[in-house]
Amino acid sequence: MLDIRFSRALQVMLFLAMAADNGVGPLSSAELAHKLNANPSLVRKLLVPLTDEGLVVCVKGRTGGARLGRPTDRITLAEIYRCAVGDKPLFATSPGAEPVCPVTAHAGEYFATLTAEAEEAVLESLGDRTLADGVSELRRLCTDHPRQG
Amino acid sequence: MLDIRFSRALQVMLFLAMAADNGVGPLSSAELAHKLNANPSLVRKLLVPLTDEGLVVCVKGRTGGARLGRPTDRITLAEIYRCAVGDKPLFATSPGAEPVCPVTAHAGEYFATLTAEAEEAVLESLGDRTLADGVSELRRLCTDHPRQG
DNA sequence: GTAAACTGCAACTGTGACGATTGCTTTTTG
DNA sequence: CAAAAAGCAATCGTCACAGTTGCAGTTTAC
Repeated sequence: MLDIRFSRALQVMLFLAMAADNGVGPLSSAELAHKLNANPSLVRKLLVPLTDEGLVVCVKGRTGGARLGRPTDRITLAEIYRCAVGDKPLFATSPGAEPVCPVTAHAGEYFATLTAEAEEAVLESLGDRTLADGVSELRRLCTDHPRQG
Repeated sequence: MLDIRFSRALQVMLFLAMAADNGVGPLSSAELAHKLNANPSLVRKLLVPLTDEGLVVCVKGRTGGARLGRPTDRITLAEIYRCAVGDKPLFATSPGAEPVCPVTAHAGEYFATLTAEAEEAVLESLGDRTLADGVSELRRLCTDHPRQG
Protein backbone atom coordinates (compact mmCIF):
# COMPACT_ATOMS: atom_id res chain seq x y z
CA MET A 1 0.00 0.00 0.00
CA LEU A 2 1.27 3.41 -0.83
CA ASP A 3 -1.81 5.11 0.42
CA ILE A 4 -1.24 7.37 3.39
CA ARG A 5 -4.81 8.61 3.69
CA PHE A 6 -5.62 6.37 6.61
CA SER A 7 -2.59 7.62 8.48
CA ARG A 8 -3.55 11.23 7.83
CA ALA A 9 -7.19 10.74 8.69
CA LEU A 10 -6.30 9.05 11.95
CA GLN A 11 -4.01 11.90 12.91
CA VAL A 12 -6.71 14.45 12.17
CA MET A 13 -9.20 12.53 14.28
CA LEU A 14 -6.73 12.30 17.14
CA PHE A 15 -6.20 16.06 17.05
CA LEU A 16 -9.93 16.70 17.02
CA ALA A 17 -10.40 14.27 19.88
CA MET A 18 -7.78 15.96 22.03
CA ALA A 19 -9.23 19.36 21.22
CA ALA A 20 -12.62 18.10 22.33
CA ASP A 21 -11.12 16.76 25.57
CA ASN A 22 -9.55 20.13 26.27
CA GLY A 23 -12.79 21.96 25.61
CA VAL A 24 -11.32 23.87 22.70
CA GLY A 25 -13.63 25.06 19.95
CA PRO A 26 -13.52 23.77 16.37
CA LEU A 27 -10.13 23.55 14.69
CA SER A 28 -9.79 25.30 11.37
CA SER A 29 -8.31 23.51 8.40
CA ALA A 30 -5.38 25.90 8.61
CA GLU A 31 -4.64 24.86 12.19
CA LEU A 32 -4.90 21.17 11.34
CA ALA A 33 -2.79 21.67 8.25
CA HIS A 34 -0.06 23.27 10.30
CA LYS A 35 0.00 20.35 12.73
CA LEU A 36 0.16 17.90 9.83
CA ASN A 37 2.68 19.84 7.78
CA ALA A 38 0.17 20.00 4.96
CA ASN A 39 -1.99 22.33 2.92
CA PRO A 40 -5.35 23.53 4.33
CA SER A 41 -7.11 22.53 1.12
CA LEU A 42 -5.65 19.05 1.37
CA VAL A 43 -7.00 18.75 4.89
CA ARG A 44 -10.43 19.84 3.77
CA LYS A 45 -10.43 17.15 1.12
CA LEU A 46 -9.51 14.63 3.79
CA LEU A 47 -12.42 15.79 5.91
CA VAL A 48 -15.07 15.32 3.22
CA PRO A 49 -15.71 11.57 3.70
CA LEU A 50 -15.36 11.86 7.47
CA THR A 51 -18.03 14.55 7.43
CA ASP A 52 -20.27 12.54 5.14
CA GLU A 53 -20.31 9.71 7.66
CA GLY A 54 -20.96 12.00 10.60
CA LEU A 55 -17.63 11.33 12.29
CA VAL A 56 -16.80 14.99 11.91
CA VAL A 57 -18.91 18.13 11.82
CA CYS A 58 -17.67 21.10 9.84
CA VAL A 59 -19.08 24.58 10.41
CA LYS A 60 -18.60 27.27 7.84
CA GLY A 61 -18.08 30.93 8.38
CA ARG A 62 -15.63 33.10 10.20
CA THR A 63 -15.32 31.17 13.47
CA GLY A 64 -15.88 27.84 11.76
CA GLY A 65 -13.81 24.72 11.69
CA ALA A 66 -14.04 20.99 12.35
CA ARG A 67 -15.03 19.10 15.47
CA LEU A 68 -15.97 15.53 16.26
CA GLY A 69 -19.48 14.44 15.47
CA ARG A 70 -19.66 11.90 18.29
CA PRO A 71 -17.99 11.14 21.60
CA THR A 72 -14.59 9.54 21.16
CA ASP A 73 -15.65 6.23 22.67
CA ARG A 74 -18.27 5.80 19.97
CA ILE A 75 -15.88 6.17 17.03
CA THR A 76 -13.97 3.08 16.03
CA LEU A 77 -10.79 3.08 14.02
CA ALA A 78 -12.48 0.81 11.52
CA GLU A 79 -14.95 3.59 10.74
CA ILE A 80 -12.12 6.03 10.20
CA TYR A 81 -10.40 3.53 7.95
CA ARG A 82 -13.51 3.02 5.86
CA CYS A 83 -13.94 6.73 5.37
CA ALA A 84 -10.30 7.28 4.53
CA VAL A 85 -9.95 4.65 1.86
CA GLY A 86 -13.53 4.49 0.63
CA ASP A 87 -14.45 1.46 -1.41
CA LYS A 88 -10.92 0.84 -2.54
CA PRO A 89 -10.09 -2.80 -1.84
CA LEU A 90 -7.04 -3.55 0.24
CA PHE A 91 -5.86 -6.12 -2.30
CA ALA A 92 -5.96 -5.55 -6.03
CA THR A 93 -6.89 -8.38 -8.31
CA SER A 94 -4.91 -8.94 -11.47
CA PRO A 95 -6.69 -7.49 -14.51
CA GLY A 96 -7.18 -10.82 -16.33
CA ALA A 97 -9.46 -9.24 -18.88
CA GLU A 98 -10.22 -12.42 -20.76
CA PRO A 99 -9.29 -15.59 -18.90
CA VAL A 100 -7.41 -17.96 -21.18
CA CYS A 101 -8.67 -21.07 -19.40
CA PRO A 102 -11.50 -21.74 -16.93
CA VAL A 103 -8.92 -22.19 -14.21
CA THR A 104 -7.87 -18.56 -14.30
CA ALA A 105 -11.48 -17.47 -14.11
CA HIS A 106 -12.09 -19.48 -10.98
CA ALA A 107 -8.75 -18.45 -9.58
CA GLY A 108 -10.07 -14.91 -9.60
CA GLU A 109 -13.10 -16.05 -7.69
CA TYR A 110 -10.94 -17.84 -5.17
CA PHE A 111 -8.72 -14.79 -4.79
CA ALA A 112 -11.74 -12.62 -4.12
CA THR A 113 -12.93 -14.79 -1.23
CA LEU A 114 -9.41 -14.91 0.18
CA THR A 115 -8.90 -11.20 0.17
CA ALA A 116 -12.37 -10.52 1.47
CA GLU A 117 -11.56 -12.62 4.50
CA ALA A 118 -8.21 -10.91 4.99
CA GLU A 119 -9.77 -7.49 4.74
CA GLU A 120 -12.41 -8.48 7.22
CA ALA A 121 -9.66 -9.51 9.61
CA VAL A 122 -8.17 -6.05 9.30
CA LEU A 123 -11.47 -4.32 9.97
CA GLU A 124 -12.07 -6.56 12.95
CA SER A 125 -8.67 -5.69 14.32
CA LEU A 126 -9.41 -1.99 13.88
CA GLY A 127 -12.97 -2.30 15.11
CA ASP A 128 -11.83 -3.39 18.53
CA ARG A 129 -10.31 0.01 19.17
CA THR A 130 -12.02 3.34 19.58
CA LEU A 131 -10.72 6.84 19.20
CA ALA A 132 -10.89 7.15 22.98
CA ASP A 133 -8.44 4.25 23.28
CA GLY A 134 -6.16 6.01 20.86
CA VAL A 135 -6.21 9.22 22.84
CA SER A 136 -5.39 7.52 26.13
CA GLU A 137 -2.66 5.51 24.45
CA LEU A 138 -1.25 8.71 23.03
CA ARG A 139 -1.34 10.40 26.42
CA ARG A 140 0.45 7.43 27.93
CA LEU A 141 3.18 7.60 25.30
CA CYS A 142 3.59 11.32 25.86
CA THR A 143 4.03 11.04 29.60
CA ASP A 144 6.37 8.06 29.33
CA HIS A 145 8.63 9.62 26.72
CA PRO A 146 7.92 13.34 26.91
CA ARG A 147 10.44 14.50 24.33
CA GLN A 148 11.89 11.91 22.10
CA GLY A 149 14.99 13.03 20.19
CA MET B 1 -3.58 -0.97 -3.13
CA LEU B 2 -2.64 -0.99 -6.76
CA ASP B 3 -0.28 -3.84 -6.33
CA ILE B 4 -1.32 -6.97 -8.19
CA ARG B 5 1.83 -8.96 -7.50
CA PHE B 6 0.19 -11.11 -4.86
CA SER B 7 -2.62 -11.98 -7.21
CA ARG B 8 -0.19 -12.90 -9.95
CA ALA B 9 2.10 -14.89 -7.69
CA LEU B 10 -0.82 -16.86 -6.32
CA GLN B 11 -2.01 -17.72 -9.82
CA VAL B 12 1.46 -18.89 -10.79
CA MET B 13 1.68 -21.07 -7.71
CA LEU B 14 -1.73 -22.57 -8.42
CA PHE B 15 -0.67 -23.47 -11.95
CA LEU B 16 2.53 -25.05 -10.71
CA ALA B 17 0.61 -26.96 -8.08
CA MET B 18 -1.86 -28.37 -10.60
CA ALA B 19 0.98 -29.28 -12.93
CA ALA B 20 2.64 -31.15 -10.09
CA ASP B 21 -0.62 -32.97 -9.33
CA ASN B 22 -0.90 -34.03 -12.95
CA GLY B 23 2.67 -35.27 -13.04
CA VAL B 24 3.62 -32.76 -15.70
CA GLY B 25 7.22 -31.61 -15.87
CA PRO B 26 8.36 -28.07 -15.16
CA LEU B 27 6.41 -25.26 -16.78
CA SER B 28 8.40 -22.75 -18.80
CA SER B 29 7.97 -19.05 -18.26
CA ALA B 30 6.49 -18.88 -21.74
CA GLU B 31 3.78 -21.38 -20.84
CA LEU B 32 3.00 -19.59 -17.59
CA ALA B 33 3.00 -16.26 -19.36
CA HIS B 34 0.47 -17.51 -21.86
CA LYS B 35 -1.86 -18.68 -19.11
CA LEU B 36 -1.52 -15.34 -17.35
CA ASN B 37 -1.78 -13.20 -20.47
CA ALA B 38 1.62 -11.76 -19.70
CA ASN B 39 5.19 -11.53 -20.85
CA PRO B 40 7.65 -14.39 -20.12
CA SER B 41 10.16 -11.96 -18.74
CA LEU B 42 7.56 -10.52 -16.41
CA VAL B 43 6.80 -14.00 -15.13
CA ARG B 44 10.47 -14.68 -14.51
CA LYS B 45 10.70 -11.52 -12.46
CA LEU B 46 7.75 -12.71 -10.44
CA LEU B 47 9.47 -16.02 -9.81
CA VAL B 48 12.66 -14.53 -8.39
CA PRO B 49 11.53 -14.03 -4.78
CA LEU B 50 9.56 -17.27 -4.82
CA THR B 51 12.70 -19.09 -5.88
CA ASP B 52 14.79 -17.32 -3.27
CA GLU B 53 12.54 -18.64 -0.52
CA GLY B 54 12.52 -22.17 -1.90
CA LEU B 55 8.84 -22.17 -2.75
CA VAL B 56 9.74 -22.67 -6.39
CA VAL B 57 12.65 -24.37 -8.11
CA CYS B 58 13.77 -23.12 -11.49
CA VAL B 59 15.92 -25.27 -13.74
CA LYS B 60 17.82 -23.71 -16.57
CA GLY B 61 18.57 -25.13 -19.96
CA ARG B 62 16.60 -26.43 -22.84
CA THR B 63 13.98 -28.50 -21.04
CA GLY B 64 13.98 -26.22 -18.02
CA GLY B 65 11.20 -24.38 -16.31
CA ALA B 66 9.65 -23.87 -12.90
CA ARG B 67 8.21 -26.39 -10.46
CA LEU B 68 7.20 -26.31 -6.83
CA GLY B 69 9.95 -26.61 -4.26
CA ARG B 70 7.76 -28.34 -1.68
CA PRO B 71 4.57 -30.37 -1.51
CA THR B 72 1.47 -28.21 -1.81
CA ASP B 73 0.32 -28.90 1.73
CA ARG B 74 3.50 -27.40 3.09
CA ILE B 75 3.20 -24.05 1.32
CA THR B 76 0.99 -21.47 2.99
CA LEU B 77 -0.57 -18.53 1.25
CA ALA B 78 1.10 -16.29 3.79
CA GLU B 79 4.48 -17.40 2.49
CA ILE B 80 3.44 -16.61 -1.05
CA TYR B 81 2.23 -13.22 0.06
CA ARG B 82 5.47 -12.40 1.82
CA CYS B 83 7.46 -13.31 -1.26
CA ALA B 84 5.22 -11.37 -3.59
CA VAL B 85 5.21 -8.08 -1.72
CA GLY B 86 8.55 -8.33 0.04
CA ASP B 87 9.09 -5.96 2.92
CA LYS B 88 6.60 -3.44 1.69
CA PRO B 89 4.24 -2.64 4.54
CA LEU B 90 0.54 -3.10 3.93
CA PHE B 91 -0.17 0.32 5.40
CA ALA B 92 1.92 3.35 4.60
CA THR B 93 2.65 5.86 7.27
CA SER B 94 2.39 9.55 6.47
CA PRO B 95 5.81 11.04 5.77
CA GLY B 96 5.81 13.48 8.69
CA ALA B 97 9.46 14.31 8.16
CA GLU B 98 9.75 16.64 11.10
CA PRO B 99 6.93 16.36 13.63
CA VAL B 100 5.65 19.77 14.58
CA CYS B 101 4.62 18.72 18.05
CA PRO B 102 5.40 15.70 20.25
CA VAL B 103 1.89 14.46 19.71
CA THR B 104 2.47 13.82 16.01
CA ALA B 105 5.65 11.93 16.81
CA HIS B 106 3.85 9.60 19.20
CA ALA B 107 0.94 9.35 16.82
CA GLY B 108 3.33 7.78 14.34
CA GLU B 109 4.38 5.30 16.99
CA TYR B 110 0.79 4.48 17.76
CA PHE B 111 0.00 4.07 14.09
CA ALA B 112 2.89 1.66 13.70
CA THR B 113 1.62 -0.64 16.44
CA LEU B 114 -1.89 -0.48 15.01
CA THR B 115 -0.89 -1.42 11.51
CA ALA B 116 1.51 -4.07 12.70
CA GLU B 117 -1.38 -5.75 14.44
CA ALA B 118 -3.60 -5.42 11.41
CA GLU B 119 -0.97 -6.83 9.11
CA GLU B 120 -0.43 -9.71 11.47
CA ALA B 121 -4.14 -10.44 11.30
CA VAL B 122 -3.88 -10.64 7.53
CA LEU B 123 -0.92 -13.00 7.64
CA GLU B 124 -2.72 -15.14 10.16
CA SER B 125 -5.72 -15.33 7.90
CA LEU B 126 -3.51 -16.33 4.98
CA GLY B 127 -1.40 -18.66 7.09
CA ASP B 128 -4.37 -20.86 7.82
CA ARG B 129 -4.60 -21.88 4.19
CA THR B 130 -2.16 -23.92 2.17
CA LEU B 131 -1.68 -24.17 -1.54
CA ALA B 132 -3.23 -27.64 -1.35
CA ASP B 133 -6.41 -26.07 0.02
CA GLY B 134 -6.36 -23.64 -2.85
CA VAL B 135 -6.07 -26.40 -5.43
CA SER B 136 -8.94 -28.39 -4.02
CA GLU B 137 -11.06 -25.27 -3.74
CA LEU B 138 -10.26 -24.49 -7.34
CA ARG B 139 -11.19 -28.00 -8.45
CA ARG B 140 -14.46 -27.71 -6.59
CA LEU B 141 -15.29 -24.43 -8.29
CA CYS B 142 -14.44 -25.92 -11.69
CA THR B 143 -16.72 -28.92 -11.29
CA ASP B 144 -19.56 -26.85 -9.85
CA HIS B 145 -19.49 -24.20 -12.55
CA PRO B 146 -17.58 -25.76 -15.46
CA ARG B 147 -17.96 -22.92 -17.90
CA GLN B 148 -19.04 -19.60 -16.51
CA GLY B 149 -20.10 -17.09 -19.13
C1' DG C 1 29.54 -29.90 -31.57
C1' DT C 2 26.18 -27.09 -32.55
C1' DA C 3 21.64 -25.39 -32.57
C1' DA C 4 17.57 -24.83 -29.91
C1' DA C 5 15.17 -23.58 -25.85
C1' DC C 6 15.24 -22.16 -21.67
C1' DT C 7 16.50 -19.02 -17.39
C1' DG C 8 18.76 -14.83 -15.64
C1' DC C 9 19.58 -10.12 -15.73
C1' DA C 10 19.88 -5.23 -16.73
C1' DA C 11 18.21 -1.13 -18.80
C1' DC C 12 14.55 1.20 -20.35
C1' DT C 13 9.85 3.26 -21.24
C1' DG C 14 4.91 3.91 -20.09
C1' DT C 15 1.26 5.00 -17.04
C1' DG C 16 -2.11 5.77 -13.74
C1' DA C 17 -3.35 6.76 -9.06
C1' DC C 18 -2.37 9.62 -5.51
C1' DG C 19 -0.27 13.86 -3.47
C1' DA C 20 -0.37 18.54 -3.52
C1' DT C 21 -1.23 23.32 -5.08
C1' DT C 22 -3.76 27.25 -6.84
C1' DG C 23 -7.57 30.06 -7.33
C1' DC C 24 -11.99 30.80 -7.01
C1' DT C 25 -17.00 30.94 -4.82
C1' DT C 26 -19.97 30.68 -0.84
C1' DT C 27 -21.03 31.30 3.91
C1' DT C 28 -20.88 33.35 8.34
C1' DT C 29 -19.36 36.33 11.90
C1' DG C 30 -17.46 40.71 13.85
C1' DC D 1 -18.75 45.73 4.60
C1' DA D 2 -14.61 43.11 5.58
C1' DA D 3 -12.33 39.20 7.43
C1' DA D 4 -12.02 34.35 7.91
C1' DA D 5 -13.51 30.24 7.26
C1' DA D 6 -15.26 25.96 4.37
C1' DG D 7 -16.30 24.16 -0.22
C1' DC D 8 -15.11 23.15 -4.86
C1' DA D 9 -12.98 22.58 -9.45
C1' DA D 10 -9.05 22.31 -12.30
C1' DT D 11 -4.48 21.39 -12.61
C1' DC D 12 0.34 19.88 -12.11
C1' DG D 13 3.93 16.72 -10.21
C1' DT D 14 5.72 12.43 -9.06
C1' DC D 15 6.78 7.92 -8.00
C1' DA D 16 6.21 3.05 -7.71
C1' DC D 17 4.69 -0.46 -10.42
C1' DA D 18 3.76 -2.64 -15.01
C1' DG D 19 5.59 -4.08 -18.96
C1' DT D 20 9.06 -4.47 -22.88
C1' DT D 21 13.36 -5.35 -25.18
C1' DG D 22 17.65 -7.31 -25.69
C1' DC D 23 21.30 -10.08 -24.61
C1' DA D 24 24.33 -13.21 -21.88
C1' DG D 25 24.63 -17.67 -19.69
C1' DT D 26 23.25 -22.56 -19.41
C1' DT D 27 21.69 -27.03 -20.56
C1' DT D 28 19.63 -30.42 -23.42
C1' DA D 29 18.49 -32.68 -27.99
C1' DC D 30 20.06 -34.41 -32.13
